[in-house]
Amino acid sequence: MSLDRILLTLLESPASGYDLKREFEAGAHTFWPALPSQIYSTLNRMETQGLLTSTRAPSDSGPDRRVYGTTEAGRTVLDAWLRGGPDVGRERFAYLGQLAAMSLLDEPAMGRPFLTQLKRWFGERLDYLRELEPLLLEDGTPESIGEDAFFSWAALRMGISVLETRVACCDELLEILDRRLAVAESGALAGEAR
Amino acid sequence: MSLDRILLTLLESPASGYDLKREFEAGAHTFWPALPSQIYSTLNRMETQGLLTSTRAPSDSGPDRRVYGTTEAGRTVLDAWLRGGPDVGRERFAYLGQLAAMSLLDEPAMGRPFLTQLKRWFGERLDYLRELEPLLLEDGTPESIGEDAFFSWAALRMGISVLETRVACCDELLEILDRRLAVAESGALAGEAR
DNA sequence: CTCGACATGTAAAATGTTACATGATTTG
DNA sequence: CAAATCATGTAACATTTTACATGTCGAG
Repeated sequence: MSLDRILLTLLESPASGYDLKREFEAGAHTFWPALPSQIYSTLNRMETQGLLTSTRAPSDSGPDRRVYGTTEAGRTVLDAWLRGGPDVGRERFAYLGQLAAMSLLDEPAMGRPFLTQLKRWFGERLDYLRELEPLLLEDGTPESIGEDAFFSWAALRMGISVLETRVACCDELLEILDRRLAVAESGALAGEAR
Repeated sequence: MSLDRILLTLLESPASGYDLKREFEAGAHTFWPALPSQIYSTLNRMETQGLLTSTRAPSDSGPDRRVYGTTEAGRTVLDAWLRGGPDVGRERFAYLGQLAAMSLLDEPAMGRPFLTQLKRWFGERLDYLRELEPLLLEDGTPESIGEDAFFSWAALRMGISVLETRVACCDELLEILDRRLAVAESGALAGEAR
């Protein structure tokens, strides 16, 4: 459902499935991953639903492109989504389920590599989003840039802030875990020495 | 796929579909929402796949319960999930798509109620998770509590930290937006006065 | 002429959502 | 005895994932 809406936002200016696929790879995938096959089939469905229209256009390079644009009905659906309040409540975080269940392994120290890998993952996303920010601001400030860039920046900023927190949280948890492991270790040694 | 794994973690001790439904409502839904109908049908499928077994048991109150437990195969799958590194890369945040597209509305000030509602939503989740933390720690500290409670606490802590950041970020964005709107307003007035 | 990027899909399977259906037991 | 809670589902639909399939064009 939300992929429909996101495609509608990206189609404010006409684009082909391939363009949209690249837009997803370039940025949208950080908040809404979608594979090319899903993008193509969703565009197809949306056209039959009357939310989009398409025309075939010759490409500068390569085969013909199918270029999509929104219809009046599409704009109505998009408008309702944007005005309908935040679309929240379906966020899924499998890694939190894993983390919470880490104790089920017979090996207690397994939490260490898990948190380390998690931190690396968040760190990589963070580096990528940080590179995007200056491109959006273009020497301007959040106060002064244009309307459209401002809200894109706001979304990017929230993404960056949250990733910073996640990275920092991994560090804090690793420190606490290390102290716990050290205590367990010395306890085991004391037990052996007895 | 991940719902299977999460159910396996919760079934470390036997439980019925209804028990699991309550566990989801009580906490798990904050990182992995699932409706009762999906829980029941997933348990059913997992049993046919040999990941679970079930027995009918009389209830203290109400009709018979179907109580599930994991099999050897189930434990193998769970073990592989926990050891396989963080399950990341499919997180979806529809509200970031909405925020980034807010400028497509003809009404620029619409970002204000959106961010306000978003902040309220995050604030409510945050309050709820904060209430959970002392229950998990039970007078202990993260350094001293038992293995199983520690990892649950770690997941809860990351959830809390991130929500705190999201709430703070909404505030920051609202402030910047207000300054922008004030500037636009005075500009419009100056334009009218001319 | 081969490789990589361009460009578009289809089919099947798995997963998730929505709506509805049923009946037992406890509490007021 | 009515309402809430306990308890378990089914059916239809929508969405997402995985795997595969096809062909064009430009650069080296």
